[in-house]
Amino acid sequence: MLGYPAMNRSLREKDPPRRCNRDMRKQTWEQKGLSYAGELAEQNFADLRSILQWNLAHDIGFYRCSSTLVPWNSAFDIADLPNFERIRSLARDCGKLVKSNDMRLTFHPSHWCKLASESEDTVARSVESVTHHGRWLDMMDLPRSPRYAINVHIGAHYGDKDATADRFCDVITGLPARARERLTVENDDTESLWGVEELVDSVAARINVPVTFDYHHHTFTSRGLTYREGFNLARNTWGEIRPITHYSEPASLHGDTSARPQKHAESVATLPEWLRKESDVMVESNGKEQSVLSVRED
DNA sequence: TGGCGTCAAGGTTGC
DNA sequence: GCAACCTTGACGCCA
Repeated sequence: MLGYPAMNRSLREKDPPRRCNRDMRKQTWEQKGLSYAGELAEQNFADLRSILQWNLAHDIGFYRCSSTLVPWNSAFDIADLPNFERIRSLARDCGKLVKSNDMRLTFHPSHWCKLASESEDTVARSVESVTHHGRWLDMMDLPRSPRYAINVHIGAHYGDKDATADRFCDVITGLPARARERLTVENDDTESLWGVEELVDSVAARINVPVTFDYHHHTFTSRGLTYREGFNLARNTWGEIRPITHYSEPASLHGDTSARPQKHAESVATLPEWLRKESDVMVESNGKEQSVLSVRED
């Protein structure tokens, strides 16, 4: 399967626009509070259902939902929203669509989520973040499995990778099951951070968390492994579950010669056949769903 | 209504 | 030690 993240450009341009990433700023949260958060969440879940229906109609079985599905959820318990029952009903609709059509729905909490941080407060906020992502998947009645992944980065080294891996493993082990049993960890795109081999050795082998192989990120953290070798290492951490990989191409090879090498291109042109055959591929490009449709035609 | 400055959160790197 | 950067869209003020 091929998939895309967050925004569906076709539905975003409709009138009214369909999108599941309505958000609010701090000031608005402080002024309008729970009831407005509930309104946004309800609209987001309703539009998530529309996006999944659109995906189904276009034979796209894989989708990564925005983390602003429930804006400011770190500040309240979702069950306290005044329209919680309506939200839960919409969530169940979404889950039914996913399950009955063998689709795959995942999340990717933002780079603020630092589960291996040296700061207790930061860890607590990060734990809360992955936990409420797990709560949303529970509300959709989706199984607690990396098939419906909550994918994170370690995203830092704190000057001591061994100690960082220890903290990461400890925190993951102590997570509530709704997050722990869905968690996956992805290689970083910065040389000093975490490559596939390091994640396999320091995390997957110890606490059985699958490694998401990001093809483009591997360019920066390969540690001498080919793409194929990197993928093979990650694949073996997934057990019976079909692995998820991320694929994108650098903007610098698509004409944007001044772009930093990490930047994603608008589209993808040379998705390797072996990657597609052996994994479900999240296509990360600015073209979003259009990139999936066009790469599939090739 | 359109344009545009700004946005909760962490951490690394460059100057 | 401080500022820029990540990622990038979307919020929301203001003319």
